[in-house]
Amino acid sequence: MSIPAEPSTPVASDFIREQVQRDQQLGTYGGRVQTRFPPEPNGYLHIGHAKSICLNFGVAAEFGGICRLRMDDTNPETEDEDFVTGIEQDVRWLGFEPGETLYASDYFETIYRWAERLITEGLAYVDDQDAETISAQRGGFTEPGTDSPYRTRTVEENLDLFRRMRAGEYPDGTRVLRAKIDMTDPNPQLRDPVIYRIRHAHHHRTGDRWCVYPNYDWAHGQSDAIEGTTHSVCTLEFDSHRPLYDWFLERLGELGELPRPLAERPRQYEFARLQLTHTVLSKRKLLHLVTNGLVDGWDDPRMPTLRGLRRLGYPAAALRAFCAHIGVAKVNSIHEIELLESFVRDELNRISERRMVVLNPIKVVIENYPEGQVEWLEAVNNPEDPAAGTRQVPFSRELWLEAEDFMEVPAPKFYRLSPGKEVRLRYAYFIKCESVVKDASGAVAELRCTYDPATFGGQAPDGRKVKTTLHWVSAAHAVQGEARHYNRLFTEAHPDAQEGRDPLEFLNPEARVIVTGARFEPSLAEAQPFQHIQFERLGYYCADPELAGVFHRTVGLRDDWAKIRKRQG
RNA sequence: UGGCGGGUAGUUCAAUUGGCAGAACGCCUGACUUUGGAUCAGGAAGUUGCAGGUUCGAUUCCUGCCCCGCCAGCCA
Repeated sequence: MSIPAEPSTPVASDFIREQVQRDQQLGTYGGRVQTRFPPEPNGYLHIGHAKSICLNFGVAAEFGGICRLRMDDTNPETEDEDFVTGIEQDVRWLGFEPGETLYASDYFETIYRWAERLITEGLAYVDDQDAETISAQRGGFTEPGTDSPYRTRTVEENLDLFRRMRAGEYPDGTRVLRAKIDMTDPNPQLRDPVIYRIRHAHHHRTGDRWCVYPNYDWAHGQSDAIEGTTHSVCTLEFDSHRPLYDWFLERLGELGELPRPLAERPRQYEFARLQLTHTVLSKRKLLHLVTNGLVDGWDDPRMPTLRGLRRLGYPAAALRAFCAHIGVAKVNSIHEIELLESFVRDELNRISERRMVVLNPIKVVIENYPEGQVEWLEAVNNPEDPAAGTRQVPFSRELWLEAEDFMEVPAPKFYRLSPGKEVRLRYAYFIKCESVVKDASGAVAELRCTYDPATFGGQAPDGRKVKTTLHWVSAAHAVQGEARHYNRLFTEAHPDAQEGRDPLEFLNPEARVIVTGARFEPSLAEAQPFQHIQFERLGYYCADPELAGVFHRTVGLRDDWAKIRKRQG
């Protein structure tokens, strides 16, 4: 079972979808469409995988087919059950229903039997050489490979040796099974690739039943065929493996081993993986960040993992919309992270309730407002969604205002508060700054203001206008909290592409900035884990699922004033 | 170096049997506003990698060259 990515957003076509359409019209698979998402459970999913998930599940849904989640768990030394569970969660969070998870390891027996068949047919042999020797014999891009001295072993000897490999008679690395193809093929992938290696390792699902494990090339296409996959979609770097993928399935098909007619065998198609600026998207490098404590874990909001992005506050719908927008092609491309953010803003603008929070507070006393008086004002939860309703916000004589919203000597085009100037407080009144109280060091400590009772609700009966509306929090009612702000994980747009430099050199020490002492309006005390909230005039934030009173800034609002200020220098 | 895959506004993608090169983000300008930040409108932006060829007409077809990516794990 799978559900459409975004029924409302039209999905642009691409070369994969065109192929699927063509196959449906031609009746290649009797109209059947089946894809799969095949992660290796050796880490958590990142946004690059989201592109693949949206593609595979999306294509299946659009063409009335199915998409299966399959663990490519053929390398026991790096894989773990926790990652399986995490991957399942992440796929569901992204909005797709994978159904029962499939495992390549469930096919080990079948694949092993097929390997014996290859041997019987003279299409595979056991090689006793070590990895280094085999590698040296493989040749180079311009030099053909040379045959292994073991290439001409008899079928009987090969079969006996392979069965003993399985029986555990040999230590790791002493023998491998190789496909017998062509050591002179211009494509090194075809130069008798290793398809089984000996690993006396505990597998997270098959336990200690096996000590020989198939390699990717001798497991992936086979798993696809067993499951009935029609379109096996993978990334560009597997392009040179496609002849191998085809070779194996054609041989098995000719031998009558495949569950379906050879004409209906799966076909591999390659697309460009997703790359983003200012981050890294390789499991190896992400694992490094986690294991070396450079981030707090796989779900650290600085991480481009799905769990990290979720905690940061990225809605799954925004990820899906982004993936639909960037399309699928064979060009290697690095997307600007700003593009992703614009999709996040789009979605968050629709769904987030608004609240008032003062991050860097400065005290304001409304001199003519009665001491002890409190007015509960009605505030709109989401102007984009009337159904979100309203809430009550307390107003009183002493307030917190954003320090950045006041300038004693206003810069040009600064329309906020300054001595003698009048502004509107959102949902409340106009206030005017009468005087400034300074501390011993001369810093502004407090603003003395007056309010105009006639401007209740924010309108002046005499028709006078104010240029700006400020957010505020009643000091007596404020809840203290923490905001965590995030900047680019890497200062360099392309940390991976700096000649001779380690990407870690560009790790941004200010990727996370913790802002303490923020004052929240009281309703935020009831924020739910993962709740998306727009702090008015500041940005979109997300309530941490574990840490009470901690909000992650998902993304800031577009800030024209910041641009003006930048231009002013 | 051999093989394979690519090259279209700053960026990422489109362009339906060869028919006026479009969109989004970004950028600039403006409008509006009880979020200066929401929202809306407009604008700039291209020798379609280069050079030839076929054609009335080429991003599209052909040839050569240039540039980028991937491939020489018992990882996936």
